[in-house]
Amino acid sequence: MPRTKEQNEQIRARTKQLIIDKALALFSEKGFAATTVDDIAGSAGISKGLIYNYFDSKEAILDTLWSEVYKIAETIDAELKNLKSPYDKIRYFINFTFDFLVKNENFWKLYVSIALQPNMLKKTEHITFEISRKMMPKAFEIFKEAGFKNPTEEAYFFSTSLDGIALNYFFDKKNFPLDKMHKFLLDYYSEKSIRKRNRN
Amino acid sequence: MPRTKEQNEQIRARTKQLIIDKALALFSEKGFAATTVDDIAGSAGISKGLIYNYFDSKEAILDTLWSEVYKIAETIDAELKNLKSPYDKIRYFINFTFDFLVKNENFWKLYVSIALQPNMLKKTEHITFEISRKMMPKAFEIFKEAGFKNPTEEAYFFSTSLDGIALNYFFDKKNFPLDKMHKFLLDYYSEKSIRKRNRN
Amino acid sequence: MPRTKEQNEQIRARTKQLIIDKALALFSEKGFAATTVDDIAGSAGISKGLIYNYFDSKEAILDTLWSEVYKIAETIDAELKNLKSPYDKIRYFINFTFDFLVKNENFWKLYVSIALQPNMLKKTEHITFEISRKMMPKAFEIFKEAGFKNPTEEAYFFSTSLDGIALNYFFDKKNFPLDKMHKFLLDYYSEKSIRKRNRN
Amino acid sequence: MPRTKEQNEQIRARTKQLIIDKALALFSEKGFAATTVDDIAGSAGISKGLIYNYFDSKEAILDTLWSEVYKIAETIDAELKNLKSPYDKIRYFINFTFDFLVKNENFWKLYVSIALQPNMLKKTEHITFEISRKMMPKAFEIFKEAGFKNPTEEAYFFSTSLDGIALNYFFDKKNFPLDKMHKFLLDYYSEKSIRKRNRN
DNA sequence: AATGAATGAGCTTTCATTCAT
DNA sequence: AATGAATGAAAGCTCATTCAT
Repeated sequence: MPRTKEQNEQIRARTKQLIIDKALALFSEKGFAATTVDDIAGSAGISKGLIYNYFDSKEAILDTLWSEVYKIAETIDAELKNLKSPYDKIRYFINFTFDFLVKNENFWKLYVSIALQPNMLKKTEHITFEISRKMMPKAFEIFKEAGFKNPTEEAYFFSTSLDGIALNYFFDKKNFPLDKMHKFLLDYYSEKSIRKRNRN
Repeated sequence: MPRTKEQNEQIRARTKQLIIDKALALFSEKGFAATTVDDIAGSAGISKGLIYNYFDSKEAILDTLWSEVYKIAETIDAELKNLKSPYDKIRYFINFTFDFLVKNENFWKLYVSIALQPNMLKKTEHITFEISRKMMPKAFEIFKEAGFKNPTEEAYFFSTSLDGIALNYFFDKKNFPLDKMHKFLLDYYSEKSIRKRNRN
Repeated sequence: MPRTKEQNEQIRARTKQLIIDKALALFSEKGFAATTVDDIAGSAGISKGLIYNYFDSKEAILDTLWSEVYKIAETIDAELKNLKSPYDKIRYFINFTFDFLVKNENFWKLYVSIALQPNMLKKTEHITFEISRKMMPKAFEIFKEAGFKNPTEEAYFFSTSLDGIALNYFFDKKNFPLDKMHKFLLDYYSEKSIRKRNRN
Repeated sequence: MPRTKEQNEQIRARTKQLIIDKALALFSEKGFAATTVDDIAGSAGISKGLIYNYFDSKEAILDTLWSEVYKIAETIDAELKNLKSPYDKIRYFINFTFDFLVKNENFWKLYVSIALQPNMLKKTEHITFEISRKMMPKAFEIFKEAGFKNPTEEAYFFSTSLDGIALNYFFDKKNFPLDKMHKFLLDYYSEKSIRKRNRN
């Protein structure tokens, strides 16, 4: 008796996710071009051929991975809407970022390597620009509300600082003082500190 | 008439540099693994075989490229020694960084992609750590001299901010306000601003 | 309630025939090697696995298909025995051929492609030779009876003409004047025409 | 010292032709899909990789082979123009065909297998139709000049007979009486025979 | 009887490297 | 010093076949 439709769907969903997870880890660790389909199959404990049962090509796996970037950006966006105070929003963003770094190292690395080499992806290459074009104006608003004198530059400074922290953390995870920097930023962008700086 | 020894050496030096330049451009644009030796030869306008007259392997080109990172770090180091005031040193570093970004985009990208994928280079992989281990203590000193209360965190904040700016600039060169950020940082880390912030 | 033995046999017979029919269409259209088992399953609307419930291998389907060639040759043979006059026999053969072309395009194409690439089939490869070795002597007899001066050459001429017509018809079905050629041949090999030609 | 341009061109021309020749033999013997690039390389005594130095893909080899069909058709066409008498033209065509069969067996087989499976080639598939559309009207003219009553049918009969002979010859080269059929056709389509048949 | 997820051998293609010139 | 034809190992991908259900 053949498996039911539901059983097959479950198997397919599980196997597909397995491939995605392992591919993400490998792409971010070794780079897309240096990762072989054999690597992915080996890492997932399945045969090479099975991968092509789920994805048309190695690049199609990357595309799928990439499309999830959008979802993350949307997640942040949705959460920010629930917060009123600009200080809360800034704090939320800091906490989210530091949390994300630890939990999604692979994702972040992949994002950076693709954003730095946009010809890796053909159709979806513009997503990075779109994200920043969507997010930055909102950041300007928040920093304006928080009373900054140069909200644009301050928002960029805030955003690039977080990226720079991520970058340096992944350069040398063992030695980078991630927690200290987390506290430092929370303090630096606390309502009290911001108000004090802006008063002068 | 055969070439003189000097002529040959000149030709060799010129050709070698040509290969290095073109390889750097391609590695940073497409990534090391995705760049073929044919790409490099084609871009340099020479034959594929000639490359092996100068380098043992594709990886050897990367090694050579990579070894130049040291020189850059040393350049900065030497210059900093000539400056007395910590504020001058900070300003020099800011200016150097922004200048470097524009002139050495390829180098910076290559550095990041290798630093994020340390298994790409076997022997030289530790250079990134060494650099940061050399540089950061000096930075701590400078920020201490400049009167910061948390010199370690502030030095990291400074350093990561610059990296974050670089990252975002290369993500979207057309739209990123590089000059504004340059001015913003010069002002933010000016002696006057630093003193004011530290007074409180 | 389980199926009865008869029901099962019926189902098996029907499914097997379905596979054979679809396989024939695909083999003749795309060639044996270029047809995948997936193609056959998809075309038959059944699962890939089911095919292996009926045939040991893709090649086994081809073997089965091929074995039906014999039956066709035997059909003609049996019919010819019922006819007395050599002119009737020739006419029967012409009519049978033109009818067969239209109804069994796929079969004819498969026959030709296998006959031209004899190493495709291992065990059954000699069938083509056997058929022609069986049929041609009978044809010689018929053409001798019909009064041809060079019965061997005339029989070959007759036989190859029909094959040539088939070939050209399948090359370009839309433009080839199949009906005209049918009439032309019937007239050319009519008793009256044959007698007239042989009189001279 | 590197090879001169001429030397390289010679090497390339020779190797390319070698690949073409071996590929033609294999495609015609085993079919395009069943022939592997390894087969071709092995048969040509070169490495598999070298083939891709000359052709973009296996299909590109087929395309090249196929494009030579045109040249053959043009050769016949040019020669026919030099002949005046329709009987001479017919005789030339017969002789050319029989000669071609023996010398270009592989070409003929490939032509037939492609013409019967037009989806094998994508862009060039229509060549077969074009050739016959070009050639047949000329054949009608010739048979009209030669005094045939039904020149269209007779021209088709002539043309298909030659194709049928080719087909049967390749089905069973050892036993098919090629020379006898050659003589038979020369006699059947001699000026004397044609005139006699048309007189009645 | 029937399904389709899974396998693995083998295919097409790529590319770092070698070598004759 | 320089070329590019040639190699071969390894990559991406396909598909006949198996097998758990």
